[in-house]
Amino acid sequence: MAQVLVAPRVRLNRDRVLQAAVGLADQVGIEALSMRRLAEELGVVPMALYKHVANKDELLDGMVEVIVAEIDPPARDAEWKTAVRLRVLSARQMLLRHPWARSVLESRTTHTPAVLDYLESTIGIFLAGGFSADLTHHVMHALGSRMWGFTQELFDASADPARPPADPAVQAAQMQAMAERYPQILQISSAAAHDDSVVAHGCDDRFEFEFALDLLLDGFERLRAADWSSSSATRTA
Amino acid sequence: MAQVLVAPRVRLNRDRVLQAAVGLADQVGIEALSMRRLAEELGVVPMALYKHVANKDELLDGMVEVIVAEIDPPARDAEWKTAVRLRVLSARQMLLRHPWARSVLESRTTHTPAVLDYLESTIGIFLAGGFSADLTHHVMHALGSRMWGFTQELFDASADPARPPADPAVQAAQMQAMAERYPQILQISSAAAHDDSVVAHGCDDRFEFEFALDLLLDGFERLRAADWSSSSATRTA
DNA sequence: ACCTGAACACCGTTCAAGT
DNA sequence: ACCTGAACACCGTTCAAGT
Repeated sequence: MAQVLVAPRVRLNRDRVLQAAVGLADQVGIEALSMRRLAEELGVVPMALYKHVANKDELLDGMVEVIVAEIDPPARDAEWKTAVRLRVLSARQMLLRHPWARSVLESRTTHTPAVLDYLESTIGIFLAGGFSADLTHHVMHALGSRMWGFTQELFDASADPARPPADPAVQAAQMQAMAERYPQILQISSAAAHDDSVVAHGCDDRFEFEFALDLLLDGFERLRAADWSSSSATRTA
Repeated sequence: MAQVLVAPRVRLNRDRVLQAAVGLADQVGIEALSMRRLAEELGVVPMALYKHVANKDELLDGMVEVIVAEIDPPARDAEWKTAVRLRVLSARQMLLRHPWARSVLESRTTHTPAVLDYLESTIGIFLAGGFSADLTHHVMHALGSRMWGFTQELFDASADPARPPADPAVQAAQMQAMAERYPQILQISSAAAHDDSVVAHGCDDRFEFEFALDLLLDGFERLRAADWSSSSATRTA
């Protein structure tokens, strides 16, 4: 009689909170992830969360920790270029699993341990590959967000779902208006349809991503071969 | 007696709302920009704004319109490379005037006319410079957010103000801990101090930005010279 | 045509209290 | 040590009403 129908509620802890937050963001999107909703998901009152994360900002930092730890460690016994490439593409896989990760990574300014670990080991690939500390510094900057497997895309099909209006007549009229006002945009968007099906646009994205990544990696290689250094670089305005 | 002390309130219109929103965001930051606060700034009740913008999303789109229009038009009679470079650096100046612009540009998915105009004229530079539509497509993707004058930076000093703690002893201990846990991060961050003063770190940012930009532009030039096309490109996994 | 007032359904977070 | 309840100061936005 004393033990009623109340479930033997699993004790809350930081990890359970973070895992639940990641899962909830995966399901409902980052804008719908609120402290109140997360608490509800955990069958707990909102204030209970504050014993495990100081505030919402720390929750987001914790979520970043969780997902950054999902990125593969650097490949051992691989050439620097392959190693960086694999790493970045692994980060990209993680990002595809957590669509909200991009905006959260962009917004975070504090460097949590998992983030620092990721940077440290990526830097290690370059240094081990014969890059000077100087060049490695700039090369890391040049990679920028691409290191996390994303870049701000201008024609982001995936971010703009259900674009075409149902009515084909409206669609044709819209196309016509575009062709008149923005002929060059139309020209280049139709030019590179390396994938005919609308369905598999993920492949398209990947092609663009790797195009830019390889362009940068080739550039890095060239600078390294030329013993580039920032002091020898002439800054042309 | 009928005309009381009420100021002859200037009639609200869309442009006045957008200009005020941009100004307010410049002053107080984007996270403090709310419909309610903006209304207060304009001496009006919150609901009055909704006659001129449908909702907050449209307000943000409108703000993007305002600032994108501030970017210089393409330089006439300039080589493609110089023209792109100038354009991107002009976008960067705009971004420095409106620190909130970066996150808002990142979050927008709808393409408003001013944004399309910007894309159209930038594409025009490449096409006029002898780039194929195909290559222009990929090159625009590779530029990505750099086209707006920014990239996600990993060591973003400006986003992380007042980092060093006041106590020099604490600072030294922190440095020591970093050196042990993240030796390579420390190595590369000290390696490329091309500007000795802490004050002018804006120059540092500019150096990194131009380093990556020029690396890309040089890569574009090489592909163009080699008559690169997406169909001839072998996709190595 | 434009602005207002009151209300609704949300937020993150503090504080004092419960077990 | 951990969770709760009530409250505070905010949000964006709808709806019916005013001029």
